[in-house]
Amino acid sequence: MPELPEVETLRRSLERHVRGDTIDRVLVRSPSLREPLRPTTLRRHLAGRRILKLRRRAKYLLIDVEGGSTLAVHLGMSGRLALVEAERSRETHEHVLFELASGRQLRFRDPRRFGLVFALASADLERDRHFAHLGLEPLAEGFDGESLRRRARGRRAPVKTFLMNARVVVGVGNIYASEALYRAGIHPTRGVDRLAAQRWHGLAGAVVEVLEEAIEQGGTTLNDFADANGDPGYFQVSLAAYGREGEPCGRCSKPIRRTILGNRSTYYCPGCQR
DNA sequence: CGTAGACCCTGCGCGC
DNA sequence: TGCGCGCAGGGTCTAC
Repeated sequence: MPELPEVETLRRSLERHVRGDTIDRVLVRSPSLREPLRPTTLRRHLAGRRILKLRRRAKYLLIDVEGGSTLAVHLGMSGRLALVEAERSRETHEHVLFELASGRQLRFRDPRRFGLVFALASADLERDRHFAHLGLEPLAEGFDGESLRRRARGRRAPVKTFLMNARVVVGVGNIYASEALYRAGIHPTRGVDRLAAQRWHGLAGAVVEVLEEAIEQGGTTLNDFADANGDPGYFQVSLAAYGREGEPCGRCSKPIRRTILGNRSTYYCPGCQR
């Protein structure tokens, strides 16, 4: 699923269509996600409330409703949100359905069930355990090489593992960690204690670039919710390293390699990443 | 404290 | 055609 660019694209696309609509009912079909769904809590916060605004924090989509409550959705690996007419036939793995006053439903579907759907008081968000320990937002003010380098102090982890640690920086998943390191010319296994200040700047810049370009591509290539199927789908972005094992590097022509780091596939160029 | 590894769950594509 | 295997873009928990 979805890394940050996909969640951000989802937010922008969905907001246009649901802002001002009201959540009439919350239907929980199967409560077992990564954390059990809590139907009564969802209803208490959401039922009868008008949708005010959609936000994003890390990879969480946040839907603010009237009365000071927020619906939080994390898509995990395989989660999707679809906006469909209420009559549309149900699909497998549709765990939660939000009935809107407009006659449409917002449906959360997640075959692998690594996702999360919960509601809370908006004012408690920053203190909530899901958000309290999150690190830097890479697309916000204050994210740069220096802030990354400071957080690396005293650590020796491979730089890719470090980048994917949500307590350090959020939203950089397995694909964009490989992509950013490729772009910055940094070898994924390099220890964070062996990166000069200059290279931290290059890395931070690369992270911002790959995320922003992906959001831009998502915005142009993705079907909007206005289409017949109501599902924004996942989008294909042009990736330089990820998934390209054996293909020639675009810069130096050496074959891209795949290795495993922290249980995750990692792609890099042995020629131009040091 | 930081790090490595197992684990959660279902579906898909591949080779045999 | 059917089966077993490896793999998948999320995060958390445990042992060291």
